[in-house]
Amino acid sequence: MTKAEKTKAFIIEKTAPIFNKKGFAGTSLNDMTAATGLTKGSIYGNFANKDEVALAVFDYNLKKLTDIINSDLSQQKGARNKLLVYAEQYEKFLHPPFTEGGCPVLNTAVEADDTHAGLRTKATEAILSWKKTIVQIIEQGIKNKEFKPDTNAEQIAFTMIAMTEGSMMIAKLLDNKQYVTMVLQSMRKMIECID
Amino acid sequence: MTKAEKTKAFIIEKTAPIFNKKGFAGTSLNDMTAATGLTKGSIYGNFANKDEVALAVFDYNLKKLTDIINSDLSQQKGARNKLLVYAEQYEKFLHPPFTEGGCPVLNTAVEADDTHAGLRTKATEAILSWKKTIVQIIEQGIKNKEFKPDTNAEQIAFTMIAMTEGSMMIAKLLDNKQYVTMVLQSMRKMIECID
Amino acid sequence: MTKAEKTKAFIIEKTAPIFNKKGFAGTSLNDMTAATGLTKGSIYGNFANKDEVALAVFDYNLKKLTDIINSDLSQQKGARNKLLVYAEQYEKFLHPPFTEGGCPVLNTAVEADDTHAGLRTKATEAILSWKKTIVQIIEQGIKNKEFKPDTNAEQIAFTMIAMTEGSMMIAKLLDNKQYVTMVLQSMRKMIECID
Amino acid sequence: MTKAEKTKAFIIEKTAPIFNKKGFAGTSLNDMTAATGLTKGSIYGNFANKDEVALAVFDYNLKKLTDIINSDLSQQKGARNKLLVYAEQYEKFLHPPFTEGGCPVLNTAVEADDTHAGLRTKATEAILSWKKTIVQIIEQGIKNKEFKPDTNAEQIAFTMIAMTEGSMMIAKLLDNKQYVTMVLQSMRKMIECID
DNA sequence: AATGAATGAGCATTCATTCAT
DNA sequence: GATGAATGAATGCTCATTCAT
Repeated sequence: MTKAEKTKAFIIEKTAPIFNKKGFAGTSLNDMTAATGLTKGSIYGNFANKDEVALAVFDYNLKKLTDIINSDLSQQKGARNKLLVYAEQYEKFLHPPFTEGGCPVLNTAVEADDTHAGLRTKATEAILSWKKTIVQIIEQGIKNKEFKPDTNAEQIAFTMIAMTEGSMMIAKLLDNKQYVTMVLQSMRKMIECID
Repeated sequence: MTKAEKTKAFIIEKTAPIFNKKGFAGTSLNDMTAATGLTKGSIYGNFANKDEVALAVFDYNLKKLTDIINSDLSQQKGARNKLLVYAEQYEKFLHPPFTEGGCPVLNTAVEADDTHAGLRTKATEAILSWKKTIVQIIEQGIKNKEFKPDTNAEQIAFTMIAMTEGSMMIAKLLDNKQYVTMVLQSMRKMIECID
Repeated sequence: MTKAEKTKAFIIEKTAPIFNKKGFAGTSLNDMTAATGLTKGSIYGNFANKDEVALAVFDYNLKKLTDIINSDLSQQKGARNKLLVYAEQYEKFLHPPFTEGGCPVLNTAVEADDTHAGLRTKATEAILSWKKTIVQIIEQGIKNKEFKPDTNAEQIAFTMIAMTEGSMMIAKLLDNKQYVTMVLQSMRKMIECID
Repeated sequence: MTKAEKTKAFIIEKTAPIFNKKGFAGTSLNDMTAATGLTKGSIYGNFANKDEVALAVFDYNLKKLTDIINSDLSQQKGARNKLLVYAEQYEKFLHPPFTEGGCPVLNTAVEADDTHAGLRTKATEAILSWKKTIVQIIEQGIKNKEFKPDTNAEQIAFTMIAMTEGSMMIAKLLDNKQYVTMVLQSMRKMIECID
């Protein structure tokens, strides 16, 4: 890891919670120098502009989430159990170090959809990849006879994602993780009812 | 309605879609003068500052939603039918004039939770009121014997809200209202399964 | 004259010598606020950007030159005498208030030809208009039988302009107006030799 | 030629057209690294600062011109023929590789006269040396009885230089070398009329 | 009640330059 | 001798806000 790579990683790590809390438009270069202790020149020596930092931060935040999920998924056997990982998992993200600003996919999607094409694309890809993973689990479940062949995989996938993100918004807004727990309870019920 | 009241209403109406699309931080006074054709002085003559406009705009956007929902709710008999209004309703909000920026409650909640206390309070009240309405419908359903006494009203309410807002985010991001339809299908199923 | 028009005129007048001395790239917003005593905000309230000021300054500087020339031209009878005005005139432009940076057409042409399309266009138009005026005088002289019909008007015009601007450059560089005088002596001789 | 000398020469050669086109203020260190493929550190290892590069570039650009002129001068016999070299010569400078930004003496003189003492001195010396050469040719012509003893050598020299530089400015600005040709025609006529 | 004009702090970005490695 | 990485001042420009008229 070269010095430049270390500095880039350092900038990403230190500014990630700020972007996630204040959003892209709400995060200033001054916020970024304050968080890193670096000068503006140094940040621009390592990134072409604020956009590049924000895109790298999104990747970093997303990877943190997916690494944990993928690790947990790999420890489960069976499609239903794998789906249940999502219901178990998201509660974790409301504790430090994950509480800093809530779900980055949600935050980015909501801010960027009308204002920032690059971030919007990133958020879109994240959602579609997330959906794809769930759909593949369900299709595996169909092959395994865990689920009936006519199970609507996409509908379940988008419903799970909507429940997850919707409940994250509520919990963050009301500052009470119990609301996520409640909705995830419904998700578990839904998953268990797939036949 | 005095002249001042008319001008305030005019400012709110014209800037509402901008705030909803660009967010509070992303909307500038210049955007506001461009949208209204008024001068900055005129806007400051009618509102103390940008915050006051944004708060009024939130109320305006929210009222547009709730007026329609309440009207539809009043035309339904029975708790289950009333709950189904929410599943029918939200698809409408993806057509003009409601497409301009997606759900204001979601947008405001996500942007304001870490950055703007006033808007955060407004969004919180909107969510809690929404939840309260649903809970009351369910409690009425329990009284009416439509639903069992041990039905978890809050859980259902928050799940419906999460599904709604989560699917709005997805549909807006992917620019395809079909994704809302899919999730609302799940919501209908859930509502029909309450016993 | 509205307040805005006054302020615009004031900004133009105060920054004109700076643009003429330092050039477009060499003149900073700070130079402009220092020269006017106004804030950056005030300058941007009256002009869209630095380019707009520079373009207006060019027009202002050019008008100063052409007003005097046109006034002197109108007092002369005969084509030859009118042509001689150019030889008499340019010496004047080396005294205050005209010394501040030398000929704006020359300065702008040299800086802008590879770097600033807007200013380049202005300089081009100034040169072509200058040439056109001289050509028209010569054509009038041909009609009046002062000059022979086969006089090459364009060649004389461009030669006069080249002599003028070339000598301005030399005099400015060597800080000695005598060099303009010398070259204009040659110009007079050339004009007197037209038959 | 040491490695350091080679690198210096390389930097000069590659940045020369940029300085000539964009000027001193308009040329950035980034432009220079882009043109050379070297790092800023490398440029600063070979030159004390941007000024030193610009001064060396001026010498380089000037030498390119004078080498050709001197070579052509040495092939002519007689003062008049030598003077005519200047009228023949400058048309050449509008073709590649000389078109890149026009005459460096003119460009430098116009930019530097009010802003950069070092470059101004260089341009001054170039003009004075140019004039001196022409004056010497004319004085030789007087000795040779080609020209009358009272020929005003300095006036002719400055007129030739003014015509040359003025026409270069016009041709560059209007992007048409025909305008140089026209003015040089006048120069030839003037040279042929010296008696 | 509304406007035109101004303010000055703040914005993202680029500058020439330095220096440890 | 050259590089990679940093600096901090300066760049052009926009911000929300104020206030005399």
